[in-house]
Amino acid sequence: MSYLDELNSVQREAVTAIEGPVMIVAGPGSGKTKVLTTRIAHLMNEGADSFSILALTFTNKAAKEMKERVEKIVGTEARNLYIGTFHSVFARILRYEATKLGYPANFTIYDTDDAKNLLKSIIKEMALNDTLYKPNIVYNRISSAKNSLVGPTEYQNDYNIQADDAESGRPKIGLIYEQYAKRCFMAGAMDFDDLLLKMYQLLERFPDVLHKYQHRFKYVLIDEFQDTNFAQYSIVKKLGDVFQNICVVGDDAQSIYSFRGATIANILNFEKDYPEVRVFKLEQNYRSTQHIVKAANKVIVNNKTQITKEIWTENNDGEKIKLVKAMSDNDEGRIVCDMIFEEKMQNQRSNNDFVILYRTNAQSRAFEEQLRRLNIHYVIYGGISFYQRKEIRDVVAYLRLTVNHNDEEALKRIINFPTRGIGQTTMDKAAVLASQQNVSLWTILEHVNQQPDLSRAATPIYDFVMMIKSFAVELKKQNAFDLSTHIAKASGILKELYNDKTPEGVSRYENIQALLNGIKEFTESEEVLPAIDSDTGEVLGNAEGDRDKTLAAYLQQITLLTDADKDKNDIDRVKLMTIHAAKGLEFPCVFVVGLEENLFPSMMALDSREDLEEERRLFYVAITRAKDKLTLTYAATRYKYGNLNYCEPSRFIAEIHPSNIDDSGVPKAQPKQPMMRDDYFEAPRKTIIPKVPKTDYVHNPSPDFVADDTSNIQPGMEVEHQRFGIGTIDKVEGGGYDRIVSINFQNGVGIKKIMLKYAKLHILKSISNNQ
DNA sequence: ATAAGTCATTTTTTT
DNA sequence: AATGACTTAT
Repeated sequence: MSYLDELNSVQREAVTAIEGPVMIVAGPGSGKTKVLTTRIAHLMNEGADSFSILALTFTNKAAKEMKERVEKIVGTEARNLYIGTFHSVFARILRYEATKLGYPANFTIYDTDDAKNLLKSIIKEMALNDTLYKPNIVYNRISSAKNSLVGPTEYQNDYNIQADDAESGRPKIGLIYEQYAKRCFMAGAMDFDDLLLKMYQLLERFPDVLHKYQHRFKYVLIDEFQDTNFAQYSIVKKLGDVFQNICVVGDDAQSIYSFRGATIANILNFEKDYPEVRVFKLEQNYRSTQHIVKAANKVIVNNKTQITKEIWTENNDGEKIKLVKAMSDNDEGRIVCDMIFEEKMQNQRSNNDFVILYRTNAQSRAFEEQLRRLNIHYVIYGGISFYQRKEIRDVVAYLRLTVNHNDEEALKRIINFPTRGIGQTTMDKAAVLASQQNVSLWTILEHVNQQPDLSRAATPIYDFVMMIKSFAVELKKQNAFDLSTHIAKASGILKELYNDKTPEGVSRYENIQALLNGIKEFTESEEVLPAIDSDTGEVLGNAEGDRDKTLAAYLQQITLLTDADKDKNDIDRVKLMTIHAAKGLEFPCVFVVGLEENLFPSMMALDSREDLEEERRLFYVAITRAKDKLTLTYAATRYKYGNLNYCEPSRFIAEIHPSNIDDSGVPKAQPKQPMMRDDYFEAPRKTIIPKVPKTDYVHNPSPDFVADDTSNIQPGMEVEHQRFGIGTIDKVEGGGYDRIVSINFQNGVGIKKIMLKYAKLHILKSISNNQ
């Protein structure tokens, strides 16, 4: 068995111990994924049926990678493995079993935005103080309750929880939770946490269902076990109860999701729950240089809560860790991107070798600007995902409502988009009626003729209902792609956007085309998890059509996708992402930026030792991503909400032993003094007009803003623009108010496209232009 | 009912 | 600095 030859002795033991509970504690860079994938391959080689293996991960990306690597060893048989995220696998199972819990099979999955919107409505309807009951806070309370398997009733009966809520001045959260659960149920919707909670309830209340899946999945593997919460662990424990072939892989030192309910206790308890567990510790690091490995150990040792473990490596010393102090966030961006440029030149690196890691998504901007200046291609992971764009959400809402008429959030989103004369007043009335009669909003609209209160908007409502119903009829006749295309056209969305010739409008139109292409791909993909026979629990075979490619299945899947899941590795680009998103990845050159107190560690994490330790683990994860070149940067000043703040360097820097750090390249400390906002842009010489809307995203567009003289604007002219100072017009496209100018800004901002309709440019002079 | 204009809030990470 | 909620005018 050649695949075993590639492993060291501990790894091989961990792979071949296939019966009984196993815990693998795997330090960073210790070949964790290799062990997991080889283990799966080995299971199959030893005769395990591919349908009987369940592997759970946290991200779709990890699941995909695992599947691909197993496929490399065992071939296409790997496609029948149940490898997926907790959420997607449970969503899939619930799709077949939800009717037992009273949910439709086509249930909607509410994402965080949907959930918060619903909470907002509920808080408003209950006439609660909305400065106290913020959707965010309430959502987090409910979420952590669900992650601990606490339902609305238990929530209201739990002494400790009630005491906490009373103390924070929010005693009504229990009632909101109850109402929220009811509304979700009535809408046939589950939120992310429900996928876990309902899955658990399913296994608990229906012994036959439990029996079915317990015998179906003989081998259960959990990746990133340190990130499981109580609900996830409880489900896994139930599923694996018959065969006890549970293999968990994790590293307590890399637990960074406690805000989502993850608890290291699961790792610590595993040995208690399974006394006969075999534990393997993978401590040899194959990824990083000595300096990096030693620094990582030095940092993590400051945590009290941990399984003692020290990673070591046989690799070379390598370069020391570079520490850089910048004057401001913009300066930091410039220094980092210059270093990338230099490194590329000197050592023939490709863009793919670099990653810039930060604590919060908002930090990416300075780096983007500078990378653009140097013409280095880059890609940002995370942030606003494709599926969160307005136009995509609009189309998806139509699809969701077609599949599940009771989906309240989808309904509210599109009932008047494109505008059809059904305004807020009408919808408020309908909401009151729905709650009075204890039915869904859709039911009210469906019987609009029996509702005298809604008579004014009765006709448009009737038309809308008929349209959605006509879509639903097509569900059985057309495939997901054809139907979606039909809906996008018939709903009027495509038309609305097609008429919008602004650059934004064009890109929205293209996004919708991309969404439709995605649906087409889905209907042709082999990646979809195999279907399960809901009677027997048998996984259906390979035959075409056995994979669930209905529109409903697609919708349930995309809600669980994030931007990070898209494969962006094909193009040679520098990557920018949060540290959370970087878990499991490795790069030759890593920049960890924004190392300032209150930013990293976050000021939110300075209240308790536990929180601070989690930030430290986050730092540990960040530095152990690096193979051979690691750079840490921090800024002396940073802008927030437009205000300049002074910063202290992060305590984590001080925790690294000086022998691992090279701070020779640090610019000399400057006296603290405020800097100009636009360090690299010439300040405007005079104010032109008081307000200029942002140019690449129109907040409140006003046709009143026009250029001094649009007809005169032509290439070669120098103009002044409020925020970016001075630049020359490079290109002019289109005619009339819809003309777009490309402006080459000096001092390194690069090219910016501005639509004349929305921007006012002041012409300074015309540089000689012979054309 | 809609569009434009004014005001107030913003404090992390993600399935 | 940027965005969503609220107000006013049509």
